[in-house]
Amino acid sequence: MFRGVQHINMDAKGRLAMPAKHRERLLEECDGQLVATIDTQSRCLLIYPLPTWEQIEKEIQDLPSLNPAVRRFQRLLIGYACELEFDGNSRVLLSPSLREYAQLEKKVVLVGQGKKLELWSEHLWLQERDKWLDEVGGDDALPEEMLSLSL
Amino acid sequence: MFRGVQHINMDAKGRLAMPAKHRERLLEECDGQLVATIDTQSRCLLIYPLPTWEQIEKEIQDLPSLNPAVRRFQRLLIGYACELEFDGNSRVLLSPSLREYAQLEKKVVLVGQGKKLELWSEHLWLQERDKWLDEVGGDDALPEEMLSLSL
DNA sequence: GTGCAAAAGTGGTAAAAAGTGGGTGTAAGT
DNA sequence: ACTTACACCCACTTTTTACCACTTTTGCAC
Repeated sequence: MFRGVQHINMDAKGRLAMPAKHRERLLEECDGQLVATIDTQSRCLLIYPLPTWEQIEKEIQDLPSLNPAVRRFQRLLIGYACELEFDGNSRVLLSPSLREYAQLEKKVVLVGQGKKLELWSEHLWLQERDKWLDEVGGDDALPEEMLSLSL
Repeated sequence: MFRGVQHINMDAKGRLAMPAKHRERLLEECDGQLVATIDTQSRCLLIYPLPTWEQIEKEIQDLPSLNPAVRRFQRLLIGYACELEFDGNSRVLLSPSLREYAQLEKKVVLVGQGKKLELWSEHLWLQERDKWLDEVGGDDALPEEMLSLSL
């Protein structure tokens, strides 16, 4: 499971050092081969180990592609998907179009989300986080399954 | 069961000595492996023995993630979750983002809450406690389940 | 109550790892 | 052929982590 929030710096070339915390796992799980794509709900990137992504990609491909909503979704996710590879210092290079989509500048935040990682601009992350915290308090539309959670 | 309120000091590096009271139990229950994450309702941290957390994490992952409220909740809880490990002196190191969230400075309070521990900044804890005491006095909206309690 | 011993709490250090920046050569594109 | 971009490599700085040493507190025996 990927967990935890980490604040990291992207250098001027768009290189991003993978935090040591995830390295070992990524090297053995996928030999450092990752795929990044966009999140269609939020302005952030999703980063998957290659094998995990291939599974997801297959599921997306198998959706009924005559449905316009599905078609859009496929275009975006598959279209933006991009392989990443570690350099000698465990850094990955993010393409300009991915950087542009997620508004990534120097300060970025890497968030563990179970089987994937999310990459946010620090500014957007903090902004969204505070919004979510307000809304969680609001309890407007909690599904039934959530009400019974005992943390 | 974790019980009791303890005032402890965090050092300048963000290290926190686990009170002796909980040590033995934590060592045998989870070999000193803990997970800390944020509480979405209050500005405090939740600390679980790893196995307990893994159970909860699974329940959270299994929620219907297309629901935006669920998605927010997952992002925050799983995102901030972070493994902790004892050093040779039974201290754990708290990451800067967790410290930032709960506004932890030198003086913190560790509160036993059954299967988990809560960690508060001393300042916030005292402030909230007094507020709760006032509100409990009001007794305006006790849920039915509570009325039948016999203390 | 007093003193001793063990445990708990605290602070610091030094080695190792991680993070950072940049140069060079090769390849691709104009 | 010239330019741009990127992969690869090297070197330096900062941070992290594991460990050690000392102080304070606690508990127990006398």
